[in-house]
Amino acid sequence: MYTFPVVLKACSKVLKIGEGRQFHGVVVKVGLVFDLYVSNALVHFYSCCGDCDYSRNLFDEMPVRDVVSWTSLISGFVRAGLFREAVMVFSKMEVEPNVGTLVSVLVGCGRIGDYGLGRAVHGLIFKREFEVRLMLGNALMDMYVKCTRLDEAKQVFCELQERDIISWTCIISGLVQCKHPKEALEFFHDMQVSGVEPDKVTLSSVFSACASLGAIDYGRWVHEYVDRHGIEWDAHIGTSMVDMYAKCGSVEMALCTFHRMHHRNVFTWNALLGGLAMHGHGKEALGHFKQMLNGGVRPNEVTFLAILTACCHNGLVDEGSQQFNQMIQVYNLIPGIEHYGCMIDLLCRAGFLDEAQKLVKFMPMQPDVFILGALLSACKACGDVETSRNILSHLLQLDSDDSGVYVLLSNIFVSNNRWEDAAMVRRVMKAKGIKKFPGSSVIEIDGKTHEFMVGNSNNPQQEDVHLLLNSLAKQVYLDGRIWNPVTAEKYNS
DNA sequence: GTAGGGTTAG
Repeated sequence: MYTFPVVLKACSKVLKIGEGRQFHGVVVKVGLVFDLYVSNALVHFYSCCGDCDYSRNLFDEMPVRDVVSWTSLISGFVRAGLFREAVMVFSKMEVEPNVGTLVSVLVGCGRIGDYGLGRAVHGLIFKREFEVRLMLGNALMDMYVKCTRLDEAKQVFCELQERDIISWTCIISGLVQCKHPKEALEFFHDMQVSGVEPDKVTLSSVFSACASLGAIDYGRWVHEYVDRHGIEWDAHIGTSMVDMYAKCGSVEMALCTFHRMHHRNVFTWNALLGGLAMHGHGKEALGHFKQMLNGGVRPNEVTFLAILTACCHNGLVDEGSQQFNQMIQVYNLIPGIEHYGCMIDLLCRAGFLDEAQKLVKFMPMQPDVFILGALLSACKACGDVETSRNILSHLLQLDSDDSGVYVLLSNIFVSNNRWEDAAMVRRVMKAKGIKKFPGSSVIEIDGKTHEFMVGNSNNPQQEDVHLLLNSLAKQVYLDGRIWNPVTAEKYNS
């Protein structure tokens, strides 16, 4: 008699919707008594399937409901990605929650970024004197991470009596997600010292940290670690590895890793296409995109962002426009501001300032700093002071504190002898408290990071660096003259 | 019934 809930549980776990339903039908036919145990399993199964109404009806019709019934519904909704529904059920709960309930609702809070409710749950844990052991502590930490409250996540981590691989992974991935990759690697080091061995989940976050830092030597070491310890490659770890090599500038290794993978999905393709696009391999990106489509992988918004970037970096105006249309008409994807930004940047770089401005007027949202910056760069290239002044008014409406666009604007006015306009821009910057932070870049050689700041002359090879830089600039200028579709005609004929 | 990971314009 109790085989039914056990089988249903198995169906819920691997989400065998058809089989679960069929099984349910058989049991109704046989006339099995729907006691609490059976009903709870059914509620959980249908909520896991995302069948909101049906699972709720079953739940409402139950003559008696215990804490497991409530938790079944909440955790099922969480599994189905119905986080708001899960949180709503929790707020209407009529019995005392237990650890299982709290863990589930914390996941829900994290996924919808409901920091208020997450904190309230933490308060409840404190008030009811629940012991914050591994599972609850890890769930709390992850909730704070997902709500980007790193300090609170770290505090929970510090207060944990014991830490397992999930505790460490939570804090490491949290730091990576919140753009603190250096600190993430420090925690990764502490984790190894503490004797907890990382697994593929931990290591995919570590690859992401390396990608943000451009730490290719560290990334290579992690790659070796994966191979040495026989850690299984899945789509997640493979994708972060491809992304790491791409962001660290090794397109070759990114491609090599990509081809070694057995399980690829749209994320993997996006990492590769983005890497190729970033490094100016536009044709290769388009070629791989074709392969992706032929393989039956459906592109998403991120894919098209990579493709449009590829077109932008290679001056492929027609191709970019076609892909932009295809995105909307063939794949029913709605372009975001970043897609419009890419198209506008593409048009600007190719010298089509008018078309770019038309697109700005056409798009359904206000231009952001990125777009205004692209337009300004185009204005600078063709010395269009009037359009620049126009853009200034947009910029003031945005209330942005990005110094780059203001400096660019000021430079345009200066190079066109519009001293009063330039002074006005500087006054606006001063009034808004916008400061220009010195630029810096970081590279890693033999595992050691070197930072270069603007105006810093501490480097012993300063002169050699400048000599090489000058010759590179010359080369770029010459190549640019041949490449640029607008000027190319002039120089080729 | 209960915790962790990957891709996003410059």
